Amino acid sequence: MIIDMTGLRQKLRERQYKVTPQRQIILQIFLDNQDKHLSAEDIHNIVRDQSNDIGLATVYRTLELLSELEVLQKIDFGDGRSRYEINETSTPHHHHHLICLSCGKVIEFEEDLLENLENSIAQNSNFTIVDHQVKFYGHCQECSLKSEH
Amino acid sequence: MIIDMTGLRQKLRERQYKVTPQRQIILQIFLDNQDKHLSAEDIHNIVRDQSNDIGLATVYRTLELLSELEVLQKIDFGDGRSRYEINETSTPHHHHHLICLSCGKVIEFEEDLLENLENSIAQNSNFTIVDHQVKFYGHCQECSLKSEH
DNA sequence: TTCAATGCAAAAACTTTGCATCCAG
DNA sequence: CTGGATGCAAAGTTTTTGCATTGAA
Repeated sequence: MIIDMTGLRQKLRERQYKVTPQRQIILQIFLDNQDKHLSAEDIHNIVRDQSNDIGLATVYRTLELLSELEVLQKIDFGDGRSRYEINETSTPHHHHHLICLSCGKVIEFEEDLLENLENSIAQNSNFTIVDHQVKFYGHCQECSLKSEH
Repeated sequence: MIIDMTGLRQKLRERQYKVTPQRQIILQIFLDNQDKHLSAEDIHNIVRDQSNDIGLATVYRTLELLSELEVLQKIDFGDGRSRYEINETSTPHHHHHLICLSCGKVIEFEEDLLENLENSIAQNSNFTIVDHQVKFYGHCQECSLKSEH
């Protein structure tokens, strides 16, 4: 379960933030690109392509706000910029990332097994865990095949 | 098992890189600070404190090289800069990080359970996994206590 | 001796901030 | 109307790059 436009408006009002066109446009872009991991610049470009210009500073501020509202999740893939995707951590089905060290491609996978691990760590560490992020690094099938000559 | 100075010299020679004082000084800093997650600036400051100045550009280039050699591992804790620690992924005992969302403190924990997960993912995804990185987000004991009023 | 490595400064890349203007409530 | 939101430009941070000089092999 991910948030929809109505949900966004509600969250914003609840916390006395204003429902602006910019904020809705940016959420819509994430809804239209759920398989992607968009950076601030990506968003800015997509908005421009829709001839719906939004200042880059506003894009950054909106991404930060939406992350704070837990509408988006910030991820780092080591490419020097922050990327975001729609948050679904409140769901039992987390998804995580396989990152190809050869071509940089990011593949998603679902898994639930980590819940157990989370519980056992919480018990042993006096740490209240609210979220986790897992990245696996390796080589995707294409790249593996290529390097076999 | 982590690398030592002799191991570094060997790795460098193997790949025809030169064994320079700068590279050895930087590895030594990681050996002396195994519990820390050092950024380029941290390294630069530590070196200065030892009145052993190294140019910041060289620090960056060395961190990149040592990561490529798998002597170091690059980590991102979301604080806007890259951090590094000695790589021990070739060991059966990976360690991972608990990141406190309240105070930013990073706590380490050991675990082996992820090996199974890695295997099952590899089978289901045609992905050859060579490493993984796990981060748990939550609240440390201190911060949890504080917020209970 | 020779070419990789270093140091410095300049540049690049990403993100944040100040401030005047705008507009959602 | 009014204060929060936006846009723009300027500034801040982190990281990379060009080039002359140095030094490991």
